[in-house]
Amino acid sequence: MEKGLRADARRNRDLIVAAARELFLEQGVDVPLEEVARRAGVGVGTLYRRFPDRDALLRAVGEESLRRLADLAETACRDEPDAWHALCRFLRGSVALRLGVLPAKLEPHLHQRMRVGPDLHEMRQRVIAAVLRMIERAQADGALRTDIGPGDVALLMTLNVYTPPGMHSEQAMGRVVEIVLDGLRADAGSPLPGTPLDEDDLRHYTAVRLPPAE
Amino acid sequence: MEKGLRADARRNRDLIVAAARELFLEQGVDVPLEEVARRAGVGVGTLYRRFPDRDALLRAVGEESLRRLADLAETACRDEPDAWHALCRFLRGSVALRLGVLPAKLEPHLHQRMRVGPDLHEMRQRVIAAVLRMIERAQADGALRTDIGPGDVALLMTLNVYTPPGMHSEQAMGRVVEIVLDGLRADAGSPLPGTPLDEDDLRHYTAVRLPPAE
DNA sequence: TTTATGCGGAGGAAAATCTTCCGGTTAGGG
DNA sequence: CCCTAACCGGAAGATTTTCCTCCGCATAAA
Repeated sequence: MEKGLRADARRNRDLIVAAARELFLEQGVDVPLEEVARRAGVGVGTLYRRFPDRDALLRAVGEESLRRLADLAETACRDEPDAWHALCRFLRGSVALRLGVLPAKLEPHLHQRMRVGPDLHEMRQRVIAAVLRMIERAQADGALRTDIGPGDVALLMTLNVYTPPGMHSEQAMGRVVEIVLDGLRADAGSPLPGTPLDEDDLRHYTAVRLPPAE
Repeated sequence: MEKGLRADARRNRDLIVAAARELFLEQGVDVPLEEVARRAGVGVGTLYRRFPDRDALLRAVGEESLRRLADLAETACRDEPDAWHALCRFLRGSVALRLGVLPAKLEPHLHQRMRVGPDLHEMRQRVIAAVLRMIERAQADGALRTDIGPGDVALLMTLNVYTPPGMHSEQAMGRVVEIVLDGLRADAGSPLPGTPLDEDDLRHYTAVRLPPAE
């Protein structure tokens, strides 16, 4: 990505994005940019040079998250021969990404302010395609319950519970995810209320529409 | 609760707490208090008179949430003859309370700044007792999987997924909760990783310890 | 060695938020 | 019905937070 930067500049850019990602998760997207700079170990000047405003930074973090998710989906889909296991791996991984905390605040940016290239859209398509394939195969195998749609999976990707400090939260979340996976098995339970959520139900989800040029 | 207030004062107090609860959920606990006042339909002065600082308001909101939760737990436990159904009702209800968004920010207050009476502690006990009873009975009935502890249920109470605007989020959350409930059934699945979380694992959870008087 | 590119962070501008204060209003007892 | 203590609203000044530019120094790359 981002090319034509001197080596140190490139390194700092990545440090900043990583720090921002952490802080957005921990404290919300309103953290002072100075704090981001501090955590990244760079000066504010450096941050402002690379990211003219908060939105630019937000966008970078969003892109990175989505890319990670897309990679995860495709890797799981490709490397795991059994569709059900692929789905498990994907869901465990995406919950670990802690996507749930970001989009609530990212959303308005994605929709309104972001003038965004086709990259994001493409990554989104990659995720959808992979998830769809996993779902269909797993349902054909009789492993995944049939009243589940891609929209449901997308929802579950952002699964989140509050884990109090002091508790080993990764372990706790691990248990929760497994419970959910058990709830997704074909033999799991009574039919769900409503109808399976499909991609259209998530039209607005991390939606990347090119905003009308102003 | 709060007694000795003139009727209008009392009414305003409640309006403020309700507004604060909404806004804390929507925008985080850092919302300007002026905005809380506006939504409550009162002047800032009124808010400050009743709640000297943000912490006081936070505390009030926390108390109310916990009380609702306690009521829910006891009602479910009492009114529902079948333990499994009681648990379902409780979990559906507590997720609807959207507890998950609050405590992350409430926590430091509960721990460090809040000089809190025994009421909170007592309400917490009420929740624990009711949950414990539901769990034990449901497990004895062979309805609830046995590798689940009260701590797990407490975690699940705060269940949360990101629902994009435009989607009917209540319906979506409803599906998620049912999936989780299916995952909790005795016949659900493979054993969970780790050991059942008990109350001690949640010692810090909405923990109400009298802070050392300063 | 040279130089274009990048760095840090001090500090003034701007914005957001807090908190007080007081003239006017209202509930509710007598 | 009337009186008064209790309460209300919100303007305005104080304070804190956050932004973001600017420039002298450092360093990667050729």
